Amino acid sequence: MNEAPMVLVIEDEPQIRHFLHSTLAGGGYRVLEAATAAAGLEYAARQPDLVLLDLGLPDGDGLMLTRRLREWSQVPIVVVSARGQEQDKVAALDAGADDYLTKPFGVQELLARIRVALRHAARVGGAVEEPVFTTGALRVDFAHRQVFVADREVHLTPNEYKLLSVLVHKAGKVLTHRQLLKEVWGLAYANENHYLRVYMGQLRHKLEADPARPAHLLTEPGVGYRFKPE
Amino acid sequence: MNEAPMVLVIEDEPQIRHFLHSTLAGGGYRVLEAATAAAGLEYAARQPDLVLLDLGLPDGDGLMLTRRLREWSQVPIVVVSARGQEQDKVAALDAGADDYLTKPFGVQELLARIRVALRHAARVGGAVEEPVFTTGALRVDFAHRQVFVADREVHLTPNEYKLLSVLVHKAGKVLTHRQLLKEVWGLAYANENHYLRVYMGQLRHKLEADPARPAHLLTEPGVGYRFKPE
DNA sequence: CCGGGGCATAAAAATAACCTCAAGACCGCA
DNA sequence: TGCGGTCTTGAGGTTATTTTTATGCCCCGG
Repeated sequence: MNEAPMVLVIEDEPQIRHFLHSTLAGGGYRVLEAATAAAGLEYAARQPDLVLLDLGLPDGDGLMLTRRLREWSQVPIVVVSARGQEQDKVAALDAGADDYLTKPFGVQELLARIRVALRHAARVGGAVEEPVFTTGALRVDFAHRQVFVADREVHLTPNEYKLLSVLVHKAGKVLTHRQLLKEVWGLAYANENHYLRVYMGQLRHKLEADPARPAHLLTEPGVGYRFKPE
Repeated sequence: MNEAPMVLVIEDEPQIRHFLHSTLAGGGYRVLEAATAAAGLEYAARQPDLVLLDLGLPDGDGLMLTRRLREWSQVPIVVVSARGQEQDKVAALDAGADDYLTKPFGVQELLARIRVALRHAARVGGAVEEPVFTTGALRVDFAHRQVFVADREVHLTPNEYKLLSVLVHKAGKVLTHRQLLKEVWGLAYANENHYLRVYMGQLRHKLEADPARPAHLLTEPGVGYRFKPE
């Protein structure tokens, strides 16, 4: 999440809705408002990071909304309600809500519970696959910043690694001297063609079976270099 | 989970403890009981599926227990407490608790909230952390905050321990100077690279057989450091 | 057949990053 | 207030990396 998390507030009473809005905005969240269950469901399609739901809605039940939402979304749902009966809580929680606050509740507690719910969501969402590039005997593990040739780890210096990264990320494509120099060394070095010769040589030496006859790190005479996968 | 989920109950009052035990057993859970924070931490190493914690413990604070647990475990923690002050709730939730119930609470609500917590944990899946990490002669016991080299305990200062923790938790990965400094010392120290050199030196001195030729605590020049398991 | 451009390779020089040691500041505790 | 442990800071020496310099190859055109 690179921006402020977005909270969808579903609450029919304008007064409370505005109160929640300002509370959340004060807590650093972006806020989306819905006054009815129908509108809430509508807005949920915009994929908010959390839903703050008042159970006492006029049209249709908040419970039903929870269930409908859970059919396709795992967004955290924090319920607030005037009704503090145990059976209400159990029903809401079992319907898919993640937390249940009884009015009146404290602002700080609400914010703390929202933090908890977002913490959970972040853990689930964060399970991204690790990017690993493999071709022939070469393996580049970007997550670990490790490079292997035939299962033997090869140590690369920062510049060597950067250069290889750029080439591998655009595998198959020809990259001009200028492009490579800009990516690895920065704009100011865009004409230092000799750097490339030196570093390509080092990479070939470390990665290629026969550095003089490279299989992957190819020269495109007069233009630049190219990484050729298997 | 092919068996009944195991709940660790940490509660000093025998009466309440027994009550919770029978309630949970009635709900189909296996139960582990601990009467003190110390015992709780001990039992937590057995990797229960959920921790039910009473904040009003005699020895040490329940809050501290929560934080200690969170250093290495992501087990859901449901707090029950006689204290219903908002600041208590916020503190517990921010320390890492997943839910907070104020006594007196209903049995059905407790069970429902436990179901919610287990639902979350199930979604995260097999991300269970081992309470102790072992590789070669090195053993790190996160539950007890103890470190051993060849079965001999080694004393680490707080910063040394934190640094080692971060490295070990991401074993194999290269961690940049910035990342490490942020984790251990905080954002404000993100450029104090020299700290890392000093502390890595101390860790090597204490943990490595040959500090000048480290086997696990490796330097990635120009980038950061990496813990390499066996 | 010579000379120049583009490329490859090796190795020296310069620079940057790192390690070690140790003194002094700081903090919690008796 | 003094003590022990820990953290912070600095200086000097070492190692790794980057940059520069030098040399040779190959191909092509004059």
